[in-house]
This record gives sequence, C-alpha cells and structure tokens, in this order.
Amino acid sequence: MHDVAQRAGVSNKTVSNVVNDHPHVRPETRARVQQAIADLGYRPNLSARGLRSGRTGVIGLAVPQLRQPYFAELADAVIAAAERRGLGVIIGQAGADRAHEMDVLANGLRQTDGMLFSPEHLGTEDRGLLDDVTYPLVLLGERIFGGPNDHVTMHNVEGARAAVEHLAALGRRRIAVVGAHPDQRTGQMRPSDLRVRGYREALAVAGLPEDRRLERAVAPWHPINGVEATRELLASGVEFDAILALNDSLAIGVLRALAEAGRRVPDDVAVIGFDNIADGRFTTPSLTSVDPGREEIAETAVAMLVERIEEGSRALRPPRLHKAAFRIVTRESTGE
Amino acid sequence: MHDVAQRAGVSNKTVSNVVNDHPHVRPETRARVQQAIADLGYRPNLSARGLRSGRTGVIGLAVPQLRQPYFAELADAVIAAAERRGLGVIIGQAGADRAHEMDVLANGLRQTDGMLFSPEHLGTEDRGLLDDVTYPLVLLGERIFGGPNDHVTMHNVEGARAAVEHLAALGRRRIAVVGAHPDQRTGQMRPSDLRVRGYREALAVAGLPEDRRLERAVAPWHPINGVEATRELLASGVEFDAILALNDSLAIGVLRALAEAGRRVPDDVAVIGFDNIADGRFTTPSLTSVDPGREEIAETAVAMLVERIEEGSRALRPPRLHKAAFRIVTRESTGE
DNA sequence: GTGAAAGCGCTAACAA
DNA sequence: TTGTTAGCGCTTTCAC
Repeated sequence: MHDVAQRAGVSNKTVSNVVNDHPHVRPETRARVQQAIADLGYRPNLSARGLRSGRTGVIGLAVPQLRQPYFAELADAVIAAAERRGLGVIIGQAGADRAHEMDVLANGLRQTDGMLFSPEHLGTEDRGLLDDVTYPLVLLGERIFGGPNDHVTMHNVEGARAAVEHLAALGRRRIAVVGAHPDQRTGQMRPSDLRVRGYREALAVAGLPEDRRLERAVAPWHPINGVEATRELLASGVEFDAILALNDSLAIGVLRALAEAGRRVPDDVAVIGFDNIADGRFTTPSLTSVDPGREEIAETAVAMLVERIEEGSRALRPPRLHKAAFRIVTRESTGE
Repeated sequence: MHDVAQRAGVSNKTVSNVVNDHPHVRPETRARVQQAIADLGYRPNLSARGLRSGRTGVIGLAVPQLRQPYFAELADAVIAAAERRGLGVIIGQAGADRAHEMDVLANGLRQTDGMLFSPEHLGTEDRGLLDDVTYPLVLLGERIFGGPNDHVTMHNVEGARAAVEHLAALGRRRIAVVGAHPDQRTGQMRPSDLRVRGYREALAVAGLPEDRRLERAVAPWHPINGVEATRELLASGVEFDAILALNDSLAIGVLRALAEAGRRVPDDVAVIGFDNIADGRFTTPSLTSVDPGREEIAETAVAMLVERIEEGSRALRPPRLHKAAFRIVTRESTGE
C-alpha cells in the first residue's frame, strides 16, 4: 500500500480512500492511484483490514451436512446471495452431534462477522445458549424458537397441510405420513412436529380420521429410512392410498419401496414430498413436493444478517421472524 | 489478551505461548493462564493473528456449483478433512462462466492461505494463467494439465474402461455412451474426453466396433440432458443394450427416459454411471456406478495444500499428481 | 521459562 | 481534498 502511495504520489490514506470507494477523492487523483494499483498488482490485505475495521467480510453458514441435498441447495443459494453483497461464506458442518452444534454456536465459525445457523440437534431446551451468543446470528429452521435472534423459516405447518389437502382433493382417503420424530415430546418445534401437525389439521378439515398406524416415525431423514418405513407400512397390512413424506429424501426412499412392492404410483398410492429438491424432477415417477421457498430463505437470511452486522451491538430492533412463501409443485407422483 | 496476561500475572508473550501450545511453558504457569482465559472468556482475534503470522487458517474451495450432487459431496468431504486439521473452508461457486473462473483463479478467495480449485470452463489453453498464481493452489479434476501446481484427480480413462468392460462381461454388445462433449477438439483433457477415451479403449479390448451413432454429446451434465440424449438415442432407431452415462446425474436422466419409453433396466438396457453419488442407491432400479474415490480425493487434496502452505514460497518439490483409486459399485441397473 | 519492544497492513480520527 | 498519527491484537525477535 505504501508502494502504491509513493508511486501515485499520494499518502496511504488516499490509497485507502480509493480502494474503499470513498467520496471526496478528485477523479484525477483516483485515476492515478488506480493506475499505480494496477501497475504494482496491489491487493489489500484483508486480515489487516479486518483487524482494523472489525469486519472480515465473511459470514458463516453452519448446516448439519452438506451432502444432504436440501442443505447443498440452501448453501448454493446462500453463497450466491452473499456474493452479490461481496461477502465470502465459510461453511461448517455441525450435524455430527449435539455437542458439536453447541460448540459451533458458542464459538462461531472463525473469522466471520456473523453466522447463519441451521441446527439439527439443538432444541427449545437449548434456548438459553442463544443469550450468550455475542455475534450477529440468524437462525434457520425451526428447532429453537423465541430466542433473541432473527429467524428465517418456512411454512411447515401450512405446507404440510396444503400437501395433504392436495391429496384429499384428489380423492385420497387413507393418507399416511412418513418422517414423524421417533421421540415425540410435547412442546417441540422440530420440522417433523410441525409438519405432522399440518398433516393432522388437514385430515380434520377434510373430515378424515386420524389413525396412528398411518404415522411412521423415522430418523434421520434419509432415503434408506424412507424405504424402511414404507416397507413396515406395507407389512403392517394397514390400508393407505397416499403418503406424505416429510421431506424429499424420504420420499425418494418411499418411491423406491413402493416400486419394490409393486405398488403403482400414483395409481395405487400417491406420494408427495417436501423441499422440492432438484432430484425430485427426475425420479420415476417424478415427485410432487412442497417448495419451501429456498431462494427466499437464503436471500432473506443473508439480508437480515447483513443488517444486524451493520447495526452492530446497538441491537435496535427486536428479533424478527420471516416465513418464506411456499407452493405445491405438482408432478407425476400425485397424478399430474 | 492483555487482560488475560494481567490476570494471570504474566506477559502477553506467555499468553500467546499457552494459546498456541508452545512448549517451554511451566505447567503451573500454563494452568494459571488457562484459568484466566476461561474467567475472562478470552478468544484470540484471528484477524490479528492472520495479520501477524501471515496465515488465516482458512482454505478456499472453488467449485462450479454446490447444487450439483457430486460437488456437494466433495465439499462435504473437503470440509471434514479441513476440520480435522483445524482449518476453515470458504466455498466459492465459480461455474457461472469462464470469466468468473478466471477471476477466482487470479484473485483467490478472500482471506485464505490457499485454494482447491475445480474448474469447469477453464481448459488447457488457460494453462498460462496458472503461472501467475501467487498462492498455494491444488487443482481438482482434469481440465488443466501440466501446470506448475499439485493436481488431484481420478482415473477417468480407467474408470470408464472398467465400466464398459463390466458391461461387456455381462454380454452387452451395443453399448452407448451419453455425455461426450459437444465441442470435440483434440488435445482436450476434459473428464468427458477422458471417459470417452476409456469407453473406446474398452470396446477395442472387447472386440466391439465403435459406432459414432452410439456416442451422444451432451452439455452440461444434468439429468435433463440425460433424458434428452436418451430420447434422441431411442428415436434414432439405433440398437443398443447398454448405456454408459458419463456421470450419475446424467444416468438418473437416462433411467428416467428409459422408464418413460418402457425399456426395462437392466433386462433390455443395462445402465452404468460415474461418480457414485448417494442418490444412485435409491433410484429404481438402483444405479451401478464408478466410484471415483471422492474421500481420497478430498483428503489428499487438503493434505497436499497444507503441505504447500507450510513449505511456503520455497517451492521445494515439483508438482505432484495424485489419482485416487476407483472401483465399480454394482447395483440393480446392471443386474446385480 | 518469561518479558519487552517492534511491527504486520490497514483505517479512523483528526489536522492541514 | 489530502496528509499525519495512532493503534487494532497478535506473534516474532531478542534479551534476560
């Protein structure tokens, strides 16, 4: 930087002003400095800038595992949204276990100005941890509610309800659900709990009876568990003509198990998933799904985080909650 | 840090020594410092450390797009490998176009000690750019060979050859390939070119004739293009009893198109993919694939990058090339 | 085994 | 509009 200043015949500060697009630099001076920067191939040292300004220009994104398609697509969208704002994204995988998530939450990811955090294991009972967080934090997903942070989520209840209403409107009467949480405790706000709630609400609206035999608990939401839950459902002998899989990964396993058993989709069994991941477009049959508004979630979360970073510790506004708009994407598995 | 030093009754230097696990600190002193750190909730400022030491503890990973399952799984493995070494990972998506990749290559990702780069658009003709790179760089994939950098890749030719040999051993005689590059120029080392080469070599070994009508060009490698290429293949009337899809995303589209057309897999047509992504286990039928050794690629690439970072600009060793071990994972689509 | 002092490259605050 | 000064928090060097 010093070399650049010398070459342009100005001071360090002027170079800094040019680099940071400050106003109050004469166009002529600016041009001269830019020329010197180009000549010398000068690149600002971001560690130094970070040290001085207290900003790193990097945000963190903590997800359970990137190999889960939903999180890969979410990360894709978050990186794109951050890049539009000139920010980098450090990604951490915290899903190994609860302790790992607590560690990530307590320490943040390194060298970041703030973090987007999508927990898998932490729940409402860990809400207290949030009060100790000293950096800007935006929560994604449902697991921890009522904390002091901004929160971006999806219409879990409404989406699941709409999915079941869609099935009911197609004349399905025995609608199973795959993906409930094995450890049903009250007061939990996990996506599974919320989506099951939406499922039950829709049954009530449609005048269909609840039948616990149609609710299959599985964990985690991985295709193999969709396969197994469906096999059990088939083996149990209980009748069903539709399945709501609580996410698309499960739904892919459900389709697989139904095909193995010779059940035709959608003729014998209609299937609807949740998340609208890319894979669902090319399964056989293609998968109807609830699109939770992933782009909106990513864009909103990054925008909120940036606002919180910029307002600093003044903590002006109360925590905000944003729920992205959802829609049902109909494909072959419900008889498009 | 100063506060910690005061509280422990030592100097800054001693605190630094404790934090960095330096030897030559008396256990008693160390304990006292650690107590002070805990009491004060002290956390080292990584920007300052980065500024002083010239290391950020963060590496970059540039991939075309995270939403492509192969890259999501690769990123998952890279993050895990980096975390084992206490490093963070900034992920950049550079696949939008060639200019974007050139920019990422020239500038690196922000605040990193080095980068893993998996280009999609840059090719052998851009080799010269590599000489201007001033930071530690490890290349992933095939597109740029013979540069001054370490390079981690897979057995593209051998993997594709083994795949076709597998099909030939099953008695298949009319083996099509989906995913060749539309712009076939000589001297290119793209994965598609290499895999097509393996395909042709295997045909020769098996005594099967080459038939250009069985080679379908496609870009990019996305399921929709697998669908379309297969539809064209079917419409062309040329006979075939097996398809090598040059990656699993294409293969998923191939399976889809075959199902649409009423061709049974593997009875009428055997299908084999490349990459062994997780999705392939749950397609119907499940997908036989060439596993390129993704974990090994990630682990090796991170290890090489760390070595290069540590040896600094001394540039001791000549560039290294590592090819991960591959294996064929047989599933239903070839009649497991 | 520990301390004192210097300085990494940058920007904020103030001076000119 | 531009220059000067100070200092962000840490690690390095060298002295003790």
